[in-house]
Amino acid sequence: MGITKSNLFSEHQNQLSQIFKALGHPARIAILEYLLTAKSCICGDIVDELPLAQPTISQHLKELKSAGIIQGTIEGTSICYCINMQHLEIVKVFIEGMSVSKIENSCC
Amino acid sequence: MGITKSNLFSEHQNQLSQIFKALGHPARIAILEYLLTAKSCICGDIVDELPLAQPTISQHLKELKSAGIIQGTIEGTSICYCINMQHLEIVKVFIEGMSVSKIENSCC
DNA sequence: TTCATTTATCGTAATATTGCAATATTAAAA
DNA sequence: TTTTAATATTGCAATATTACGATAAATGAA
Repeated sequence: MGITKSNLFSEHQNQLSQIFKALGHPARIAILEYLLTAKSCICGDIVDELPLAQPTISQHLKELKSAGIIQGTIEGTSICYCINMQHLEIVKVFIEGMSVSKIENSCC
Repeated sequence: MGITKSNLFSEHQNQLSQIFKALGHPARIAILEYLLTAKSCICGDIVDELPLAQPTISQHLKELKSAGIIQGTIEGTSICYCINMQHLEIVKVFIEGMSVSKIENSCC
């Protein structure tokens, strides 16, 4: 099928998995790492930095954006992309919660 | 194409995105949540709990396993699946690192 | 051995993702 | 207005993912 039965799962499960899915590609990790370390957050700089064609980068940026992980602000002719850390809070809570639960509830 | 050019990215970027990818499905999040909260970690109980067919669950378990997120131990006739929190440390570090970097380096 | 139970695998249909060339859009500069 | 530069969109080919029925494999029980 290739179609995810998201109606069968909770809002939280869908929300969380959607963010994880957006993070599930090396190019998108590379984009985020670039945004974190570089002084610039201009789209063109990302295109120059990554070893993929411009339309491909644009598509990856779109996916990160639609998952709420980054946001773009128009800056003259170019666009400045920045990380929306607030939206990643749900992920942080999940991962940190796992560490705790795992200790409390480990059978193997 | 549908094929990821992983050779163009770093080991770290590939490793990280692979784990995120495995977490990018609501059923797999549901499985992990079940393993964290339930006393049981028996495969059959997961199948009973989730609204998907047994072969589908088996496939999702396989993906979590091959990403190193869970591990299975034979327990008589059934199999006990458990979370391998150690393998998720890389994700924890990444997410926590983002919070810090973002504060230090925010332009928007 | 035969049967029942549990989990994995195979095969396949439907759909999604990845990547890019070509092209469109947008807005500043000349 | 025309040109230039920066991004986005379209269209498409190649491949991957999701889901499940049918079936296999493994193991304990009768």
